[in-house]
Amino acid sequence: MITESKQQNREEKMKTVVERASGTVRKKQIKKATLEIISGEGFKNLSTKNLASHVHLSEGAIFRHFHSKNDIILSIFSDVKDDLLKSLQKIAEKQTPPQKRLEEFMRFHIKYLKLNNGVTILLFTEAAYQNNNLLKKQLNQFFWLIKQYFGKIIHDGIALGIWNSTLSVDTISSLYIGIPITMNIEMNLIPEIFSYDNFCSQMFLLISRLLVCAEQ
Amino acid sequence: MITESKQQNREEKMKTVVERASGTVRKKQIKKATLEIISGEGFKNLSTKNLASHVHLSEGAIFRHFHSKNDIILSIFSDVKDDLLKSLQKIAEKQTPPQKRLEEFMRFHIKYLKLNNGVTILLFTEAAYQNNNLLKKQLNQFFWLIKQYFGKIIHDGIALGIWNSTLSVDTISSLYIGIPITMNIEMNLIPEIFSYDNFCSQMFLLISRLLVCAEQ
DNA sequence: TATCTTTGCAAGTGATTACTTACTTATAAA
DNA sequence: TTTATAAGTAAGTAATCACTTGCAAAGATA
Repeated sequence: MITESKQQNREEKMKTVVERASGTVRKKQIKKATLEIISGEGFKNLSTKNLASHVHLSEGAIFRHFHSKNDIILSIFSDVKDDLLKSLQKIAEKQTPPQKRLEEFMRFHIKYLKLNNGVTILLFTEAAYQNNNLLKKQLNQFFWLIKQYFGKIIHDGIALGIWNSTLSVDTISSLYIGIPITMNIEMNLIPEIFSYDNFCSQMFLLISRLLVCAEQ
Repeated sequence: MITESKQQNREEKMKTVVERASGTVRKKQIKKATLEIISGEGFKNLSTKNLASHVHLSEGAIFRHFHSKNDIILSIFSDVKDDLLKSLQKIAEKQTPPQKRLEEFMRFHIKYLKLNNGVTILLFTEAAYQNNNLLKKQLNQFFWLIKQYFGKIIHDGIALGIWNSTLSVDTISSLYIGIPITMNIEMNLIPEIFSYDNFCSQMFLLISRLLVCAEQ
């Protein structure tokens, strides 16, 4: 009896976000479990059965919230766009000095990927796994946007005469793209050694040096 | 004496052309098909059935030459070590000027990954897919060695007073690692736009500038 | 109270997976 | 020529896959 009322209370608490919320809560749980499995157990263990056990549901219940396994991945993809891309855009479009923006941009980018470790693995592995054109197109747009936002900061710095105007913004942006990816690789391959803060600072230093370099 | 030399000749023929060669030829065919499937059809189509059809054999025949599917991948991994890593090491240990070595190093590295497109995808996807410790360890060693070889060139340049001695060789090596990976991504996502030669030259220019940068 | 929607589960579905088995055939050594 | 071995196949195997179905029950609404 006591247990029952406790359970009721808990359920009523959940209700505060209203009935349908249960669906959205489940969706979040499933997506979270997806990333956990990918970064913790590997992509091949991302079966609907294993996923179900992670969220303490039956396998069939998964399909109440996502109509296919692929839909889960696409939904995560959409989340990354909302969370990461929009934030990077905001930082890039700030009115602060380019150097400050650059550092904030890099720190945010790297921190996000650190906190959401499974995301990078998911995006790349899924695209390579499926070789699906829609996925590749989305992934391409994803990188293109990051390069655009990063490039905006560089452009602004050049316009202000802070950074060297002879550099190819596009190439630096491409070089930049490699940084978070490298971090993710090192973080996964040598987690015991990898230092996030050190990595951030060192890379910011290198990019800064590269930008002012040809001023000499 | 005559019989002995005859036998020797036969054995030499065996090694190069006949019988046993069939096995090694098949192995090469199977590994080639593996990379073709991965870069052309995606990782999920790398089934032993599909693999068999690519080399025009029955599925069972595959297992005459590799005792498991995983063995094929490990064998490819071994090939990459022999082909790419040893070449990069040779270039790094040459007695030519560091600038020249650096360019040769980068060009060779990028060209290899361009010609063997499936390799990068295979290494990363497989490690993320399986989340296997042995694979991760090998992949880590793989990156570590490339960074070591690259770092040797940088060290030599610094020792000769050509490049800035205050730079962190380790961080530049990490930054460098991202370049071939970025290339592979761009090559796969936007193959119609991507220009290999342009990419190589531009990245070499950036790294060169970075190295001399702090001399000012 | 009656009804409707959402959420859940148990028990399936056919398809596909890596790999095996039992047997055949080509080839090269003895 | 005989014999041994490597290379091949057809037809399996059990396991797992993503996903479906039929039904139950909780919760909100009326």
